[in-house]
Amino acid sequence: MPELPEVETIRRGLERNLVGARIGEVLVREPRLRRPVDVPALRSLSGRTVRAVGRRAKYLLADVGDGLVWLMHLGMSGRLLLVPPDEPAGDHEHVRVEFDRPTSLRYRDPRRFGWMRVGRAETFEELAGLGPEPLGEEIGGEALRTRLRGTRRDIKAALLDQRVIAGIGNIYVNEILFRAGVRPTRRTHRVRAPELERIAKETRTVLADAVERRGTSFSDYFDSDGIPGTFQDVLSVFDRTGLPCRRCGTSIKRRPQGGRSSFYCPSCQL
DNA sequence: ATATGCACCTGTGTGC
DNA sequence: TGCACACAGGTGCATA
Repeated sequence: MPELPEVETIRRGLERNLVGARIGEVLVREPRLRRPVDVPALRSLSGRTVRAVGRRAKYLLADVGDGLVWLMHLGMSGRLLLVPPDEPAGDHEHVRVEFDRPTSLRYRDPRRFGWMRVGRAETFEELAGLGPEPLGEEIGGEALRTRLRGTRRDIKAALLDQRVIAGIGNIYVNEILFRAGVRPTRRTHRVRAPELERIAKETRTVLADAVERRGTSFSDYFDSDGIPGTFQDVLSVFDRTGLPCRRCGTSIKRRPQGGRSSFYCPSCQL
């Protein structure tokens, strides 16, 4: 489900509500996530204090002191919700964490593609190969060109590759390529310098706009307060098959690409 | 190197 | 109403 803007929105909610909170009871109701939960390790969070809540790409990192970090990935359908402690457990609520304040963190994930673990940040090999943060160090067309040198695959596949640039998923890659005027199926080595420059620029603006709108809720994404985002209101192509392009009126097309759906405007994107 | 297919899961929407 | 099937904000692996 969540791409960078949704994860960032959740991060802000957790930061606002949990920094300084001491962790109480940790209850693992269903350890069989994509990667099985190490229950004793997770329970060892109890008694620690949340110092900070960070994000790297689509990963959340809660600093719990002494170099220990609670690392989470939400997969496709993972949700982190802050609710009153007496709130009954909902469907697919796999983990519950209490605090020394009247809020309770619930991890819900129907598909169980998400996972979480506790460890030292420098040992997280999941993070080792990640590309640059799109909203961090300025990624210009030149930087992007360097990172894409030598590859001949579709530009869409390249942008979804978290080693090239980290945090983009299927919604935003489609939106970025629409705004840049490049079809998802264009081979990377055929993307011209000015187009690459536009892709770099639109990557920043699309993701920044989406963070400002607190993510995209087209079916079941909500932030940690249970509030939907609003980026779905301004989507140009994603999930708009057959609808008129907002720029030129041409019918938006959908086609499978690499096992996932690509959406594009046949007139605006070359 | 890269493309494809599949696997991990459950829910939802569609068409018959 | 039931049923079959396609598809869903993500990885990761095995195979060609």
